[in-house]
Amino acid sequence: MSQRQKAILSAIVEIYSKTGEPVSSKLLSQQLTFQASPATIRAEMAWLFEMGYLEQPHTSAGRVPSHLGYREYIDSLMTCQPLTQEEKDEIDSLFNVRNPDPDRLLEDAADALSDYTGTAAVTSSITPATVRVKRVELIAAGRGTVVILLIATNGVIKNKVCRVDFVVTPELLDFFNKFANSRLAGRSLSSISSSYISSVSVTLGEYSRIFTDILIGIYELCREINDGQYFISGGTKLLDDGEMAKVARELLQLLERRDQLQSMFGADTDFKILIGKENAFMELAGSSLVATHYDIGGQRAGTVGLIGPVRLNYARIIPHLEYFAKTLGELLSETFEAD
Amino acid sequence: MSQRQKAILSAIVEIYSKTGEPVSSKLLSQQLTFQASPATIRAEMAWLFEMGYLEQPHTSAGRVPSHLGYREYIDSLMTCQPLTQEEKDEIDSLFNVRNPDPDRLLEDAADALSDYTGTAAVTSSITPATVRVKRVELIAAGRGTVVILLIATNGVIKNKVCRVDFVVTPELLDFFNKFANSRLAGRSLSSISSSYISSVSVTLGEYSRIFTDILIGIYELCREINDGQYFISGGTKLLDDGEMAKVARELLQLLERRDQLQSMFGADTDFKILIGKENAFMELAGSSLVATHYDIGGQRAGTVGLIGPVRLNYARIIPHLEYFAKTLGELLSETFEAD
DNA sequence: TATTAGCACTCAAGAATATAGAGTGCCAAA
DNA sequence: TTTGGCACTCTATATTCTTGAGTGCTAATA
Repeated sequence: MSQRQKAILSAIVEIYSKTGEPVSSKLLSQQLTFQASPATIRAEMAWLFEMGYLEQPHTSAGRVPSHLGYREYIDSLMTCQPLTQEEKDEIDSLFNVRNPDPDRLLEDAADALSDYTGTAAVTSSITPATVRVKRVELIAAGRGTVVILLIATNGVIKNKVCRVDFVVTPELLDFFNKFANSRLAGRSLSSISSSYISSVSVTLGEYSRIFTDILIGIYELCREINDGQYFISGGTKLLDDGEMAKVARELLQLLERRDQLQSMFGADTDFKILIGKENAFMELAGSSLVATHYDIGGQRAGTVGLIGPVRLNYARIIPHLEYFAKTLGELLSETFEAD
Repeated sequence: MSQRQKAILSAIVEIYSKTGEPVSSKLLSQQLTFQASPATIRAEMAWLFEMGYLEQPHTSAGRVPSHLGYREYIDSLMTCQPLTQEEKDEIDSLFNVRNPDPDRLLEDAADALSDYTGTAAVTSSITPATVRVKRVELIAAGRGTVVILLIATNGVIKNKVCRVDFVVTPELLDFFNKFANSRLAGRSLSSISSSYISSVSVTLGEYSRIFTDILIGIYELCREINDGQYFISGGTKLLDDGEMAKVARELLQLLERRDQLQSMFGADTDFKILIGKENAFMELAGSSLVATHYDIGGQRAGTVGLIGPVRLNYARIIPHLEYFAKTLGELLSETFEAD
């Protein structure tokens, strides 16, 4: 591909991403940095079309980048402008540093990312297999109610209310706390299966019955932490784009399904850009997915991604998303350095 | 309004709610339980039109109930069929009784309600002014991290992670726990203002500095509990109805704003049905809002509601919503009876 | 007096046709 | 190799025509 062809393809992608309209040779001739008549550009466009980089909605319309054209643009043509200090500061200020609750931080991050990019944003946490139970704590909450607090080694903390049918005394709680920690502390979350819980329960002997519900509660907490979480924000922004609005219903309903998110946003690659039909899901055929991951203490800890129309401003979005993920990871690392 | 006119208006509302198409005199003549020719029905429809109960999309179309017609139907004409035992059982089974976490229960309830009715559902919790702090508990989570656990008298329990810059020792935690509970336990959530927190902080003397962040965390927890929560489910179902889909964008974006929800779903009346323009929000002009509240221990504790097209099946939805709210209230009462 | 058949009238929705203009492809000249 | 010129194509929009569903009115009927 000649230098001029590259420039033309780039320009078509960028103009189309901005306007959403097919790009004509006349418009290109005006906007390109170098001189070339529409006829010349048409010849080049004809070649790009031959090669599959362009599509024509119909004969008498301008040209639109094909998915292959976008792929080429993203892989070799575009130059991501690095963020200015101002933009970095803006992203930094989006995080409320005063509030290091990881759940809320992720949720806020999704909101911020969506606001910032104007499209739907997804953030998630992944729990690596190495995460273990750090501590279990039972706290009296009422006459027949206890709170189970589970602290995991990756800093995630969750509580669950559990109703019990015995009178909650400090002695009983203390007994159970000691017992539970001796059996559970240090174990990896994924190893705490329901059968393991049963086996632990048996060793409680006469206490087994009254503590069963609590053990089940602990099991559920482990599962919840282990499964990670997904936060979606700005899904309705997909309705703003006329082209997207047509398929937004299916897409939004897809985003409501956790298992789908898991396969969409799995942290399998460093930086993922899936354009249109490259996606595994039919519903995403007209959309792009851009995702990366953030790390906590060098370990992959979650994903940060966007879903939007294929005609996203990748050159702008990619460095933003990268910086966003980096900042998020640093913030979380800072809050939860390994003990 | 004659008996026959009532029957005709009812039939128009019900047929239109089902089909979404204007209802013609011919169709009515076939579907009505009594004998009447299309011409006769037309005469009656003309009268109902005069009175404002019906509208015509255009001259040569059938008739559609006006908002006034719906109002009349809901207020005086419809007969809500009481739920069958089966339906009750179905609703009962929707709640996972094993899991009495009130947050999750409300969230699940929103999902279930949305699935059950096929439209967008909102559940919320209201914190009455009488709710007080039952207990505050500080738990060590890491070298420099503590978990604040706040238990409110209405059974709501929330935790927050807080990073501190002192070495967390059991003695310090014990000291602070005693201190915090002596100052905060028994106080109403709404009375714990940031100025009150400051005044408490001052009395800590030399410890004031290191515990400031924790006190702020407690303050934030109080605010969060006091503000209540909203859960929205099935918003995308609004896109399923062709008529609604046009305005769904505005509507969904409205539902993302907490303050708007508050004024929409305030627990001001026992049972609220707002049709179209009766709503305070422009965005809701083409939609209906149906809401009621649930009680915990006789006290209004939250709202349960639906948003959908005006042509909802009110006769079916209203008893379901009522039973739903009743069940939810009972379940929560059971779990959190006052100590 | 209430009901109904009959019929002219209206109007939206869809099909068919006409028009305009944006953009291309190709060719011949520069 | 580039470019102006020009015929050609095809969409989008406007216009007209046609159809049929549904009404409103009236006069006959029970």
